[in-house]
Amino acid sequence: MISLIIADDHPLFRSALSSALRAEIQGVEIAESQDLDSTLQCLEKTDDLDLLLLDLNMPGSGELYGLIRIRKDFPDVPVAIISGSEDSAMVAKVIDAGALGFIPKTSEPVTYAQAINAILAGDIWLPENLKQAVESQPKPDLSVQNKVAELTPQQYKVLCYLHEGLLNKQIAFELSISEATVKAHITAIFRKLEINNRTQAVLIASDLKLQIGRIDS
Amino acid sequence: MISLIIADDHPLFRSALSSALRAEIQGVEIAESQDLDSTLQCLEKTDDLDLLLLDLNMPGSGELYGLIRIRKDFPDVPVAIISGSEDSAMVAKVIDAGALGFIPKTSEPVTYAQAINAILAGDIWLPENLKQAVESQPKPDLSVQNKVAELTPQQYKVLCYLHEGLLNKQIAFELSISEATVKAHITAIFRKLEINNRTQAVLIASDLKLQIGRIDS
DNA sequence: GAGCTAATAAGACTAAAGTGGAATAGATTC
DNA sequence: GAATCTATTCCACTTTAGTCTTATTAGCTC
Repeated sequence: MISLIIADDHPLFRSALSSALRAEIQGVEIAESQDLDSTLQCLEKTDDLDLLLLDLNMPGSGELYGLIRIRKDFPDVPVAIISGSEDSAMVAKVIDAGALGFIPKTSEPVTYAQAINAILAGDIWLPENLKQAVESQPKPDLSVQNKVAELTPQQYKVLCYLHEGLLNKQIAFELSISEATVKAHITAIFRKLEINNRTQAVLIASDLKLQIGRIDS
Repeated sequence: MISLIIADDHPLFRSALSSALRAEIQGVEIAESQDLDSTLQCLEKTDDLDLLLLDLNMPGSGELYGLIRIRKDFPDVPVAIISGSEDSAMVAKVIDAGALGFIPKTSEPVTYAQAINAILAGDIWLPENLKQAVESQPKPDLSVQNKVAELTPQQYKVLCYLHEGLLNKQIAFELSISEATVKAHITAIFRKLEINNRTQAVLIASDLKLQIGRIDS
């Protein structure tokens, strides 16, 4: 019996992938989640999970943040990324963040099955056309990811708005809190990321492509 | 008679490419330059240039800035990029900035000649393995590049230091000018880029990968 | 020489950013 | 139930950022 979770915010894609995998892989059991919170809940109540198939663009996820959080809270859970884009820099980052594979959403069902089997067998799976490109990417700084993982949800949101170029006053409006609170969060963010001004925070967020989960893709 | 300029800060590479091209292409005339300033000077005194082969990582160049400046001051000069990296996002940006080709430095001499001939014939030349990746890149905002091209050299340096996360005081120290002058430059930068705070400036610089020319590659 | 722009810089001012406590509420621990 | 911890909230205060004005110097154009 193989146990999977499909984490993706698109219901149609979830069910399509789910039934495709049931046809391709015998004796598979599939749970589904649609955002970062529900994925974390799902992970808590699931024992003996064999693989989490994680979309990068989920609400609350913000590209790498979702993976970083999951890797921090459930370091023993195997994770494979399913993604609509094929940015080689991002592929390199998710692999270094601990993902065991990167499967483009446009792949054929057979390819999904091959990738999943390879990962269950202990391999790291990448699409052929990206293997070379990923090798040539510079190694991301893992310590930065660990620091970002320490941020609280509210601090993460503030960091994302920083990344949008908003003023403290505007961030306060977006989150319906006072400007003083935004400042307090920002000071806390600086401490955790070991930096001392917002520009450096923006650069880190930019490098990790952090963003507040939207409803796209 | 075909007239070329090779702009690269690495003397060994220049001479190697120069002699390789002389062997591959008949009746070719090659000039050389080693940084952005000498390239601009070279362009001024050269008439009827057929192609400029431009390295992105030259002193004073800062990835895209060199190309942007050249496209602004010499819009009629055909430019092909030669680069050590093969970042598909950057390839898309240089093409949209008006480059007519992107030749990886690791290419064979025959490939260089093919690329140059294709460009001289009016084509846009890209390496086979990048064509598909470039297509899928989002279109960069051309207007931003035009705005950055309006910056003076000193303003450009200030923008680069902003991008490093430095305070005005620190930038003043680095450039040996007063903090008041730094502020004046920053205000001018905001006007030209049509933004209103330093975070947005950093994001633009980050997107264009602006940087003060180093002696690497 | 008149007019233009880039670069420099000072003073004075407004707005924004950032730091140090400190209070509250919820969860956990003992 | 008391103690502890953390996330969140906020005020008071200092520092930094950014604008406006004015002014000097140098180079370039016509």
